[in-house]
Formats: sequence, structure tokens, C-alpha cells
Amino acid sequence: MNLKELSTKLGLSQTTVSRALNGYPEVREETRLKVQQMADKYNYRPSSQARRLAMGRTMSIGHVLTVSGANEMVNPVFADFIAGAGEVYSKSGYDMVLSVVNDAEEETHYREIAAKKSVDGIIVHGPRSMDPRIDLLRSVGLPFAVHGRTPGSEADYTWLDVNNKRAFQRATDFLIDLGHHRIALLNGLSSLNFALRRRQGYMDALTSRGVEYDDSLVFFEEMTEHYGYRIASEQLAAENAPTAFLTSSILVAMGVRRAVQELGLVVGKDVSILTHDDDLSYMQNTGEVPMFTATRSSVRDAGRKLAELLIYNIENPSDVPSHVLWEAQLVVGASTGPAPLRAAQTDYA
Amino acid sequence: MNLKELSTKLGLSQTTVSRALNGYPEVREETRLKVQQMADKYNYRPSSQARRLAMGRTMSIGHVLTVSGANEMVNPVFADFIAGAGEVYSKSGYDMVLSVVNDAEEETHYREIAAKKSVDGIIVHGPRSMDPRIDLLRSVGLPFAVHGRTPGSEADYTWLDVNNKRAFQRATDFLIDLGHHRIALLNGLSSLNFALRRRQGYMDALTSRGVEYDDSLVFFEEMTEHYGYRIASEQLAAENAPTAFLTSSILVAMGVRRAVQELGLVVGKDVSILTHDDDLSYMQNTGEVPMFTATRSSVRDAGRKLAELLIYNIENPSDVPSHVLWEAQLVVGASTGPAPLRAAQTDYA
DNA sequence: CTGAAATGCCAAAGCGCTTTGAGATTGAAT
DNA sequence: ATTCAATCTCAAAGCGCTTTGGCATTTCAG
Repeated sequence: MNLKELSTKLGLSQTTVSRALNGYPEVREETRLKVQQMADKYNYRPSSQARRLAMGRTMSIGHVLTVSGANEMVNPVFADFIAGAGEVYSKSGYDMVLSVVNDAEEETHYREIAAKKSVDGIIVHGPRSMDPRIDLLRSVGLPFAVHGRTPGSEADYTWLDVNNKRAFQRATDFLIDLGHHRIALLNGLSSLNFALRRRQGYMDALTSRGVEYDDSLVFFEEMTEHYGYRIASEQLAAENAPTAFLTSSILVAMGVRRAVQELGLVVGKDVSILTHDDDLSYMQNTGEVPMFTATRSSVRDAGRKLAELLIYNIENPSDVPSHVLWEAQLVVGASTGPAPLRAAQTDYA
Repeated sequence: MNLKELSTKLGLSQTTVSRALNGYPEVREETRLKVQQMADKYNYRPSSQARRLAMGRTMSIGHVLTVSGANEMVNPVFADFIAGAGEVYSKSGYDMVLSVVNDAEEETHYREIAAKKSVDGIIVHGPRSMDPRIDLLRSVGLPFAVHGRTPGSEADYTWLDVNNKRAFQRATDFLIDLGHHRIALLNGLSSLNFALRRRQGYMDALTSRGVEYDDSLVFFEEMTEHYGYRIASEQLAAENAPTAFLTSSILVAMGVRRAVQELGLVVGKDVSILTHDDDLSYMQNTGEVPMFTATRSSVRDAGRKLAELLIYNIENPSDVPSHVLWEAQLVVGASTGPAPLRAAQTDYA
């Protein structure tokens, strides 16, 4: 059933039927009702393709899932973000179009999207320091919103970010308060801007508390379980081992915990773990006492909020961009405790 | 730049330019080259909306991410599946359009998609026993492919599944061989068809080996880390505790491990864990000795393969549906070992 | 009762592409 | 020179919708 058929069936013009269905005021309520009924009866839906072409808007928003590196990692955080954003799109009548590209082809792909104009806006994930995508999108005039941010032109585009620096500073402070001085930082890839901010927070805390910064305790890798396990195993076997681990994702923290437990040590006693927690639905770190002490910020909520911001930008193109900075909660769980004496002695020898 | 502008710039008709660009034989090679160059120069891309309307094909494929239950879980497996499928779509020129709906609205949403005809095909995730979506899609004639399968009209549609029954039968057998008799099964939600097949495999193994089936050892829940932890904690504290846990996902297995270790027991010695492993990129269960003994089958590969099958179906509508059944690998890792005597004694007392 | 404003509806243009059916040109065969 | 097929190109129709501009008809103030 298309518009033409529907309107002849009603004995009305396409114009009137279209207007009735789309809630325009030029049509009598009585007529609108009749149209609506007939439309329901035949389960009529306007073809989205035709609609898009006619309106010049696609009513869809692009997300690009970048699979990174040789082993083509796909970040589980992405799923929860998407879920949040998708919820909002459904409510607002937008479609989400997702493309998967290898990181090598990422820039080309963005250029392609921009040229095809097949979406009304786009969400940029995982901004790097000096991210070419941002300039690219701005130059072609495609609305976009960034999950995270990257220094430079921050003020000119819409973004939502967690205050990563502050979160990791507080986390580090918390560990120092407990007497930890050798704190390993298991960060995400250094190409990602948030990883740099997190390290900055970590360093700031160390500095302001007079704790020595040791470069050999800081790692930047893809945030897998295995990464946590491997580094923790190595570090705990080394001389002058760290007494605490600060990790960038709950998966990494799980890996650390595995290593700790495998060595017969007790988490929260012999070794403390503090992690950032994206509040992923399948890895809830909750309960009366959460398993990990964590800086928590829901990536699902971030998806929702950022989707709203982008839609707002699309529908109000002349408005100024918004900037949202969320503070992470510091949640105390079972994975942290006072630094064992052994370590304190070693440090103050 | 649109087709009209490009063709006047070239002094050719739109027809010729379109044909040149789309590789039709009616245009001289020399002309085609000129057209191609001009198109490149102005970075021309045909508008996908116009193209879709004209061709009657959307060149896009729908996926529906169903968030389930009150806490709106989103399965991490989804991300890897999507990544696999998306790769294929990119190569084949299709877009993926993803919608996120609550499970209560799922059926309505499928109906909506079918009516709007905004995709050329759709992938059905997580089929239930007696899934209404399948009949719905068939009745409206929208091509689809199912990840998993559901009994009944299996033969009539394209699906790709892991031989879940066989995998869990082998897994159970493996544990029985090691002397385990009290094996807890931490399954996924019973509404999902694969969970039933897995239980069947588990039961078949028990039966054929003369091991008593104990209903109180079988659980059906959303496959979270916390689920594994909670059940394992309870079970290990109970009298006549299981000596082995068979879990439906690596996340659940991690939860079980946490519980085991928290009780001061050793995984692979005091308690064995065997899990299904979807080979998720951020939770690799690999290495010389993988951390878990597992039935492994890559969900990423499944995404790739199923996308190919669906595209084939779309482009060859008269062909018969394909059915692909993959066997899971049984990979021996560090999480299994002979049943401890304690248990054997208890059982054979 | 009249003129203006508001209301309710319509025909037709246009969104940017693909595709049909036909015309023009070329080259080879008669 | 004439015919025919093959090759290249084009104008125009159509995909299914929204939207513009206008035409009747009704309503209402003066």
C-alpha cells in the first residue's frame, strides 16, 4: 500500500492524506480521523526511502565501529554505548546505521559517509589526540558529537566526556591514603585521548603527594582481560612489586585479580585493585560491597545523553555546541585495603 | 555535486554518466574514463536515498538488539557478532541498520520494519522456542537469516547454529571422564532455544554414563559474571557441593572462578570449570594453556558467515535456504582436573 | 449583505537517481 | 550506393513521498 493507492481509496488527494498523517493543521479533524483509520486498516507506512529523498533528511545517525589492530579488537564498551544511544533513536524516530571498519580505513570511511550524505549526523567514538576525523567532519558540515574529546578545538563541537583526569587523580589519592606508593597503572592505548588524561590524573596525584613517579609502572595497551593478567603476573613477580593496580576497565581488573589469586595472594589485602567501571550490564560491579573499588560512570547513560545532544544539534543547527563533563563516582568495594607493611618498609628503607 | 551537475559539466546526459559509473557495457571505454575522472575530481557520490528509491532496494540489512528484562541487559556477544557481520556488509556495499528495542516491544518492532520495508533483509538474533518473529517475517516475505535456530520450520529458512547439544554433551562427558559426578550447569535463559539444547546435551551425557541427573544443579539465567559468582558461592557452600561447573559463557565462568578462589579453593584442582567460549576479542581464552577448558566457537565468524548467507539469499531469492551447523572445538585449558576424592567419596558412600 | 480572512482541499513540481525505449552514428556486408 | 547490425548516447518516465502555490468554500466582522 502506497500513498497514491491510499488516497484514491479515500477519495482524497495525496497532499491531504500526507498532511493528515503528518499532523499538519490544514486538514479537518474529521478528515484526519478517517485517513488515520484507513491507514491503520491497511497497515500503511510511508516508504522511508521516498520520505528521505523528499525531505532531504535521512532520519538516521551513523556510528562507526572501528576494529583495531591485527587482532581486530572490538570493545565491549561499544555495545552498551550503542544500547543507550539506540534507545533514544528509537524514541525520536531515527535509525542507527552502523559501519564496521578496520582502523586503517577509518578516515577514508568517514570521508565516504560525508560525501554520500547518507546520515544526518554521526557519533565519533574514541577520539585520539589530534583526531583527523573532527576536522574532516567540520569541514564537510556534517553534524557530529564526540564521545570523549580531544584538545584543540574542543569548544567548537559537541562532546560528552567523563572527567577522566579527576577520576584517576581521586583514585590514585585514595590508594595513596591507604599507604600505597607503588601503584601500577594499566591504561588503555596511548593513542586514545582519555588514556592520556587518566595518566595525567595519576601523575598529578603522585606529584602532589610527593610519591615518586615510576615510568616502568605505567602501561598502555588494548584493555583486555589478558592484558591485566599478563602485566600483573610480571609485576608481582618482580622485585619491588607494586602493591596496588589502577586499571582502565573492569575486564583488565579481572585479569589482574586472576594473576593475584593465582599467586596465592589476597585481593584487597596483599594487593589492591582499583578500576574504572563503565557499568556494563553484563559485568555489574554492584551489590552491598562491590567486588572492585572503582571510579564509576555509566557508558550506557553516556550513549543516551550523547544521542540526545546530537539530535538536538541536528534539529537546531544554529545553536552552539554543548559540552558535558561527567564526574565519575568513586565507589568503595572489596578490592582495596591498606598497603601491606612489606611494601611500606621497602619504600622507606 | 549531483548527477545532473556532473553530467552537464561533462556535456553528457545523466543516463550515460550513470551507466558509465555503474559499469554498464553501453558506454565507450574512453567516455567511461572521462566520466570517472570528473567524478573523482569532484568527489561525486550518488545519493544513496535517491538510489534506493529508484532501484527499489535499500542496500541495507537490519539487526535488532533486544535489551532484556528490567535491568536491560545487552549481551556482549552481540558486539562481536555485529563486528563480523559488519565487515561483510562493508565489503558488499550494504549498510547495517541497528535498532534497539525492549523485549516487550520486539514483535511490534519487527512488524514495523517489515511494513516500512526499510531494509532488504534482517538477521534474527537469539531465537526462542516458538519464535513469533520467524512466522512474521516469512509471512511478509522479508528475507531473513537466523543466528541459531528453533525447531519446527527449521528447514524453511536460513540459519547458522553451533551444535550446542553436541558441544555440551562432549563437555559433560569430558568432566565425567575426569571423575566428576556432581556437575552444575549454569545455563542461559531458558526462553532461548540454545539453552534448551545445551541442557539436552548435558542430560544425554549424564544418562548415557549412568550419572544421576539432579535438577537442583541446573540454572537458567542471564549470563552475567555475577550470576556465576552467586550460584557458585551458594553451591559450594551447600552440602554435597558440585565438583564441576559447566557454564554457558566465559563471563559466567569468571564469576564462578571468583567464587571458587574466594573460598580459598583452587580452580582445576578443587573445582573444575568448563565453559562455552564465544571467542570474544576482549576475553580471549587462549595462550599455551588457556585459562578455561572450553567448547569454543567464534561468534565473530558466525556473524561473518551469516551475513554472507543472508546477502546471498537477498540476491538469489529463488534459491533454497541454507543451514549451517558448526561444531564447537573442545579446548583443554587450566580450569579442569580430576574430581577431588572428597567428592568421589561422598558420592560413592 | 458584503468583503476579507480563515479553512479545507488539490494539482503539480521536485527530491536525485536508474532504466526504458528510441534515435543517431558508425562500420561492415550486400 | 544501400541495408543492417552494432555501438553509443539521449530524453523522459518513474520510484513514493513532501511541499508549494492556488483555488474553492466557509466563517465572520463591519
